[in-house]
Amino acid sequence: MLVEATVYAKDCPSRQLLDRIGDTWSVLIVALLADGPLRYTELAHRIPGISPKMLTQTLRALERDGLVTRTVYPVVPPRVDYALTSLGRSLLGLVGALQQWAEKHIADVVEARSAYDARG
Amino acid sequence: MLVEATVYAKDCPSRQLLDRIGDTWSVLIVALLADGPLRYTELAHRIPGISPKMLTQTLRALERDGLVTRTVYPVVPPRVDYALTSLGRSLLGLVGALQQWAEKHIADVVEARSAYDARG
DNA sequence: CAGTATCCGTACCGATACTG
DNA sequence: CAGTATCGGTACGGATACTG
Repeated sequence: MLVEATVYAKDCPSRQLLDRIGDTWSVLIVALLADGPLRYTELAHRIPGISPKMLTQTLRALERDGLVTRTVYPVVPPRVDYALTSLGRSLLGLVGALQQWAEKHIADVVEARSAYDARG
Repeated sequence: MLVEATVYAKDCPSRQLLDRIGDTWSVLIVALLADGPLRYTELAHRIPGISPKMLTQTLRALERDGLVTRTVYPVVPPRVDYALTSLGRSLLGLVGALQQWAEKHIADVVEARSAYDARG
């Protein structure tokens, strides 16, 4: 299969997409921005436990990938809005599919785990 | 302090699903098993660069989550088959959706990246 | 407010050698 | 064949202090 020549290579874009999707914070942020732009601290408050370092890092990565825009308003105090691009919005379907699968099957997974752990 | 009953809690099942999906090897293995069961070394050969450690570790995790079955045949030399469960097969739709998004939009992402890097 | 800078532990991961 | 065991690097992520 030719697929092997692509997905399995570390430098393949599709591989990097998987890494991005797999990144916890990225998916959460995209989901949070679904309803409209949010400011830095608004995001921080909605993602308990994220450090400023990771928030900035993730936002920069999303911006670099063209999924999110960063808009700086030259006011005091500073105001920076983050919003999904159309490319970013195109990811919402995928995120929704993920959520739906989770809602539908998570119970089975949890059950499978305890069964597995019970056996040792 | 309120405990978040959502995706944002580390111990939330949906969060762990994301971790699993995000895991490179997991998704690849599920995709490879789509066409039928494979043996340990068959998987190893189709995933260039994976170490026995990671292959075993990932397979065990998939088995624990009820996504994959591990069947040992008491023969010499040993034969072990890995196959998707129905729960595992239910993930194939998601994997397909991921592939489709990638095929459709990866070019945009790559372009966004070089534009971003060009600006600094 | 919206970040940067720094330090530091750890958990992951690859490589390798060995076994039933 | 199908793994297990062990070691070691490293990169990731958390906590914290500081800044324009």
